[in-house]
Parts: sequence; C-alpha cells; structure tokens
Amino acid sequence: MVAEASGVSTSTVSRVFSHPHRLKPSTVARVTQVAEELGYVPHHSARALSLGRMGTIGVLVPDIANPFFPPVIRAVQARAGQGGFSTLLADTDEDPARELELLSTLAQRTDGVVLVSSRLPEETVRERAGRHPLVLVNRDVDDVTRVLIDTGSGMRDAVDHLADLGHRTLVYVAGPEASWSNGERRRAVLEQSARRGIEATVLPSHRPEHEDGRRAVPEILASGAGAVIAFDDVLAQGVLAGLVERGVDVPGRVSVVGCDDIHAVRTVPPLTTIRGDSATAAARAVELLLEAVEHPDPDAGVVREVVPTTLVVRSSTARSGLGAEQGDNRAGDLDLR
Amino acid sequence: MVAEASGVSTSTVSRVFSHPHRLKPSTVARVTQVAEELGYVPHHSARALSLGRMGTIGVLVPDIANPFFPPVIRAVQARAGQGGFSTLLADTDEDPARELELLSTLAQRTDGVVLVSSRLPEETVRERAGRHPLVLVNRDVDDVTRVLIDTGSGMRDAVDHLADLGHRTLVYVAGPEASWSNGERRRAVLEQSARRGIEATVLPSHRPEHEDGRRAVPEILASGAGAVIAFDDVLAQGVLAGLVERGVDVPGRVSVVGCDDIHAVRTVPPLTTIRGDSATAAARAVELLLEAVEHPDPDAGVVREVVPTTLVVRSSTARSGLGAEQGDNRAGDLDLR
DNA sequence: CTGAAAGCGCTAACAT
DNA sequence: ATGTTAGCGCTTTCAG
Repeated sequence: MVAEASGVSTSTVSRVFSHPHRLKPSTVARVTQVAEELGYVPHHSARALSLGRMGTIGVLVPDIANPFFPPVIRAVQARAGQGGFSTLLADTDEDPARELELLSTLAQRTDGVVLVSSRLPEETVRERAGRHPLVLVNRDVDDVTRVLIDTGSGMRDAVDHLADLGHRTLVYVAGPEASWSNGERRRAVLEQSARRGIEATVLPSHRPEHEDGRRAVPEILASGAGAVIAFDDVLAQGVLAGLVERGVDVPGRVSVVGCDDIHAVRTVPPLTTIRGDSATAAARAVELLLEAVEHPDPDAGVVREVVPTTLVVRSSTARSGLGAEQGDNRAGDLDLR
Repeated sequence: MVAEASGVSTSTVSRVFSHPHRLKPSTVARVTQVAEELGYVPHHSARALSLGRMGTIGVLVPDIANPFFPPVIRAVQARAGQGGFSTLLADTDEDPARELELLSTLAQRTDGVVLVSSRLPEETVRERAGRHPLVLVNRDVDDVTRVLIDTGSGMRDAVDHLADLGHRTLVYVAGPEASWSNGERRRAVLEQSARRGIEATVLPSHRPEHEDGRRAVPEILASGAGAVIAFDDVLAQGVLAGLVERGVDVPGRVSVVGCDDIHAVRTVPPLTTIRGDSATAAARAVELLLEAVEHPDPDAGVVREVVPTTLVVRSSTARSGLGAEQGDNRAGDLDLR
C-alpha cells in the first residue's frame, strides 16, 4: 500500500484511521498528511470484510414519492448517521414481490434494515426477520421488533369529532389492501362509528395517490354521506380536489378528514387530519436496529413501541347539514356516472 | 464454508453463483439446493473486495422532501437496477458542507455517484470528479460529465407567453443561490424580459419550500408586478396560497408561473409551468455513469447532454389587467408590512 | 468440469 | 507506540 511511503507499516496506517488516539500524535499527523497527498482512502469493502460489519443500514419504503415517507427517510438517515452508519434506500413501488426481492438485496449489503409500511405477508416478514436484523415501522407482526404509529386512536377521535358535529353518515376511503395502517384505520373508523351510531361505509383499496382520491368522489357523492375520512392526506387532498371541481362545498356540504398531517400538502380549506410523529418513530426504529446490530443478543426479546397521535382540527370539517340551505350544488346527484 | 457440505470446493460454490453455465447442470442444481437449505448467501463485501467493484452507485440530492427529487431518485434506482447495481441515497439538506461530506462517504461505498443539483463550488466538483466516477444532473461544470435540463429555454417561453398576454412587469421569485438551475432561470427571465420590453425584478434566495413562497407574497404585491415567475412549482404553490389568502385573484390580477411540473402538487388554479423530463435526465446520467464504471477509459472525454423543456399553459396565467375592474382587492397596498 | 492456492485491502491479536 | 502475522469470504488463474 502506497501509504507506507510514510515509512510505517500497514497496521499503523490502519490505526491512524481507526484508533488515532492509540498512536503518537506525530505519526498520526505525518501519515494523515501523506495519505491526504496521495488521495488515499480506506477501502470500504475490505474494511467491512475484516470487521464483519458494513456500517450501513437499509430502509425500504413503498413509495418514495408519497410525501409521508421523505421525513421518515430523513429521520432514519439522520439517526443512522449519528451512529456512524450510512443508509441504503430502496423503493418497492407498493409491490410485494419487488419488496421481497429488494429486502434480500438490502440484507446482503447492510447490517440491518428498517422496513417501513411493509406490504409483505406476516409469515414472510417473520421469516426474514429471523435471518437478519430487521425492525418494522407501521407494521405489527408478532415476534418482530416494531414501532407503530397509533393512527387507529386518531381515527376514533376523528369519528368522535364528526359525531359531535352531528354527522350520522360517513365513508372511509381506504388505502392499500396490504397496508397494516389501513387495516387499523378502517377498523377504528368502523368500530367507533358503530359506537356513536354513525352509518359508515368503506370504499376499498386505493393507492395513496391524488388521482385515486379524485376518482373516488362520484362514489362518495353517490353514497350521500355527509363526511369522508380518507386513509391519508394524499387521498384526502384528491377527494377535496374532486369535490371542489364539482362545486361541492367543503365543509358546508361534506366534511373531509385526512391522516398523517403531511404539511407539505397545503389544501383549501385546510384539512382536518391526524398527526403522528413519524420522524420520531423512524428514529426509534433505527435505535432499536442499531442496538440489535451492535449488541447481538439472541434472547433479547422483541420490542413493540407505539407512538401516539392527535387529531388536528382545521377547516375541512363542520356541522352536519350546514351547507344544506346553500343548495347551490346537487353535483352528487348530477354526476354520479 | 458450510456449502461444501454438498461435497464440492469453494471454487465450485463460487462458480455456481457467478458463472453457472461453466458447470455441470447437476452440480449447479445440487449446490443451489444445499445453499438454499442452509440459507447461504454470498457475502457482499468479500465479493466486492475480490471483484474490486461494489455493484452500487450513489445518488446525492439536496432535499428528498422536495417533490422534484423522488421521481429522479426512482429513475436512478430503476436504471441502476437494470444494470445490476443497487443505489445508495443521501440527502444534503441543501447544505454544501454536508454535501461534500456525504459525497466523500458515498464515494467510498460506491462505484460512482450521480450528483443531482449540486450546491458545491465548481472547483470542488471538478476536483471530486477527478477522484471518482461522477456524473452531474442539473449542474453545468466544464470537464465533468453532466446532463442538464434546459429550463432556461422554458423560462424564455414563459416570458414570451406573459409578454403575449400583455404583461409589462414581472417578478422572479428566486430559488437557492447556489443552484445552477436558479442561475439559468433567473438569467433567462431577465434577458428575455429585456428583449420583450418587460420590467423584471428579482426576489432573491428562497428555499424551494411552500412557506418561503407564501412569505414572498407581500413583496410581490408591493412590487406591483402583474406576473410572477417562481423558481419552481413548490415556491409557486406557496405564492398561490399567499395570494389566495389575501384575496388576490389569480390569474385575474396576477399571473403565476412555476417550473418543473410537479404533478403531485395540484393547485387551484392549475399552474402554468415548465415541464422537463427529469426521469429521462436521471436515467441518462446513470447510463453515462455505468459506462464510465464498466469501461474505465482515461481519455474518454466528458459528455454534456441537454434535455429540452416545454411550457405547459394552464390556468394561472391570463391577460394583463383582466382582473383590474374587479377592484375587490387592493391587498398589495394594504398589507405590505 | 472441478480443485488448489494465491490474493483483494483491511483489522486484530500478538509480539516487541 | 508500532511492526508481524493471520485471516475475513470470495474470485480467479493454474492445474488436472
């Protein structure tokens, strides 16, 4: 190795880059100097091979273009960086097959992976977690370490809020079938609606995309419901757009609530939504993962953490029937197709 | 290695995973079988060390939460995946110091990096490109391979469009100072405005964030300009929101144009903007990078490619003075602070 | 078609 | 405080 041009052994050079404090300051200085001049940089793979560690963790998300995920990814990167780890990111495009494939690839290249909003079957997740350090975010699988955002509770608050405003009918615009969050949210909405005497219906299976929300509007109007709760803010915003296009007053004629409080998405009117601290959840997941990576303890037991949510009331929800007298739109009845 | 439990040598196992066709099908089958059972997976770092290649490229972007980048990142991942490479992603948070640091880290862990919208000084970029395969997107530095999106030309079209609508005054809401795109766009707006006899002013230095756009509104109104061109759609959407809040009619009283055609961002009214194919640009960048990685040719010469843009006219721009008679807002004069 | 042996660049005992 | 010596797990001539 060229760095011995500074008259020391490879071990010394190695130490300069790993345990500088165990060396005479003068040598450190000299070697650093020479290395700098020669543009020498420790070879990462060699280091990883020798150390038996990659210094890298992976993050797998369903859709990097969904504004819910960037803050999560950022938080993962930030927390991993603090621990001296880099982050490998991959996007599954909401496709379970691709997710499994990428998970395998990631597993080979990292010391552990944070799997966010996995769409994989429970058994598969459990099986993968057995082979490799793995922590879940937004997915509740027994025997696998996970950190959950309790949007179910937020949904119950949302239903209460709507009930308090006098609403008796509501539709839940569902998200991806394979999403655990969607299951939680739907169940919470349905149960709490029953409890509060609200008639709730579900419009199933939407990709969390603006267009999907927009396209759900005819059905929403056809249902005649006075309120809609969407799986997330992206869908909610699409619903809002579709409603506005048809001249339906929000919140006068129908109230809309979203989920996740994606502030990057500004709406008119500002959306009532459910806020959970996804960044904290992500950071916690990384901490749990690094713990498992750095202190592998066979019988450490898995952890299940839950971060709370709160309902943020803005201007997209109002008293039921408020807009009735406006009578300026019967769009729902006109444009059902 | 455990895989010799199948009665062959390590070389054979290695070949099973690299050049299966050079082996007797029966051995391949047997070894694959055993490997599967034992859950054996080739050790990535060892492979990389031996091969002298990582099988990974890096992407560095200023802000993963800015909707302009996810499609770019996706395109990079997709194209890299086709070439059998994984993708390492990092986010610089618009901070040059962090960018340089991350670039070094990435360089160690990858075979090459795609540097998107770099905020680094030209000299630094050139210097880094000398050490490591590097291709730029949205940044024009001599002697470094790059693919550019020609938004300058789009901006000229936008100015023409506005001029044709009778506008005589305009303000350009600038993006990050260190952004090459911003430089190009500002220059194009200024030059074309001069050419068309439009009086153009610049509101400098904004982060491409909704809030920053919103906050620029008082100054925009104070300028009395009838049109605003924003650095990008994120800022434009912020401007729109700020304008709406103050009851300023768009496009009646002021026309607004954005840039990038970030369709995830729906606005009311739909935004006139400049569309460029960022995904294609990103994919090209990866192709160029992989070419350099796979066929390192010292005197290959750098490449400079430009992808074109088009002006997409929607509903946020209209004839100058259209809304004058509405007289329902003098918000600009009232709310200057 | 397959085995044996050397080496990729680094780190970690083990000397000294 | 530093040099020596083995590997880390894989790929690859070179033999057979």
